[in-house]
Amino acid sequence: MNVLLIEDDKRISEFIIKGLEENNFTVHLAETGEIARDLLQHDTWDIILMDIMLPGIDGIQLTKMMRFKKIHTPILMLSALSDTDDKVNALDSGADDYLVKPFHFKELISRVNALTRRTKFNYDKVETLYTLGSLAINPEEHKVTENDVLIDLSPREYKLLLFLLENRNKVMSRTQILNAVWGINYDNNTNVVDVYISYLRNKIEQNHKFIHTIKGTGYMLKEQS
Amino acid sequence: MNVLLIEDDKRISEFIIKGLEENNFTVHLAETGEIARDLLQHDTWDIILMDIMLPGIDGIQLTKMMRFKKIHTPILMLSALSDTDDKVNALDSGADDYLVKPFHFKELISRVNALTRRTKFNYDKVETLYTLGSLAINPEEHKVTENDVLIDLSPREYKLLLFLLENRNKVMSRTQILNAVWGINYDNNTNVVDVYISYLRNKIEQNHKFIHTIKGTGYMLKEQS
DNA sequence: ATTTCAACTTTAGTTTATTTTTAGATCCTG
DNA sequence: CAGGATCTAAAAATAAACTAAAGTTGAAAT
Repeated sequence: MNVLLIEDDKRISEFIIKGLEENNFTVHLAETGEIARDLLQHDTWDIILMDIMLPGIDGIQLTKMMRFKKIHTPILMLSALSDTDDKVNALDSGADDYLVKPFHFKELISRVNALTRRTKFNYDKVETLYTLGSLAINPEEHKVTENDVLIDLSPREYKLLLFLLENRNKVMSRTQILNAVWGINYDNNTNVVDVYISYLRNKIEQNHKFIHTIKGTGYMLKEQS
Repeated sequence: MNVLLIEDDKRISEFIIKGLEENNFTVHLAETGEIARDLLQHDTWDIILMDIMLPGIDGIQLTKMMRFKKIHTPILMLSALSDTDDKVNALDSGADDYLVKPFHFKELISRVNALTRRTKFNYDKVETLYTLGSLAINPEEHKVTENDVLIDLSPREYKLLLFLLENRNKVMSRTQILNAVWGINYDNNTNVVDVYISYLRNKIEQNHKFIHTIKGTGYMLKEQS
């Protein structure tokens, strides 16, 4: 976790840096708003701790500038000002939280954790894009492309392709496919699966063979070998 | 903006609901942790305001349960407990912020805005102009134009367009739209969404197609490709 | 208190798209 | 090359989406 600390008071910054580093954060210090502004242009941070009162560009101005530039890094404002209006002002300018000095160190750590929790989560969250060779599915956009060419699939075709892609390189029986894509209680005397495999092939296999028939067993989606 | 308020004290909940509704939030009240837990299973919210001390399941337990279930909705904890340890405890259990009662209403609004800023649109304070091709929304002026021609939308039409614009390039299900634009407890056997999509299309799609139907799934606002 | 009107919701008929079935053609494999 | 397995075009059945119009609601004006 990269922390940018913007603080002009040496005693306070040393106290915070020491404590954060003990908690496995990497801390960079900017002693003026101007230095911070330059650091923000070039680097990205997981969280910014900022004194509200700085010589030159102050915390509020810096926050407004960042939000204007669509930099959405969480900002935790530190200040000796405990007035409701100052808090409101800081939060409205775009800060995410506000902590009044003096504070207990463990409260700082907790608030930093609270603010980065969602960021951390986003770090872990894998971009849910399924690919198989030149074939790609983006579930969020409900978009299927083959060689970057958009392929229009019906709901059932889409669901079937997704299922096969999730089980790539594994033979899936017609019954398994039926259960997963059509639902458990589906009549077993049907050849819909065959029909839909055929539909899919027509739509996605313009350039490569993706769906392989395993005679007597089922189907398998497989990469080129 | 959908707010879930979990609070057993009638006087406090009435005060909060009144104030939030004046600020264009849709508020739902759960008077016990049990009721809240059930609401959380089935519906999604933009933010949760929660009293820490509740009969039965308390706020901390509820928060832990939610985070365990990978529900990442921002939680603002309200409490009469002003001890650092209580704050730390709440924040560490997964809450995003902590507000000590009694509080000034404008501080509550600011903190709610701060917490929802990153995830969702801010209905009150947005200074930006949102555009999608020739379509432009200025939320501050509540004004929509297409090719610089002013388009007159009803409140519901506007809210729907705003929601789709916030979630551009993502398929939104009818239920998601219903929850976000009409409110959580809305009857599910309705086709209002369809009807309003139709209204919107008539008004905004004079020159381009913006709203795409994803059959069997929902709708998506998408830029020209 | 009553009227008016715009916004909202429901209803239901129409259109459009998807799904399923059918059945003949084709493909393997023993 | 016989015969089950698979493929697929086309017809039939079903479902989803669209939208005009009727019904309802609630706030503002009279």
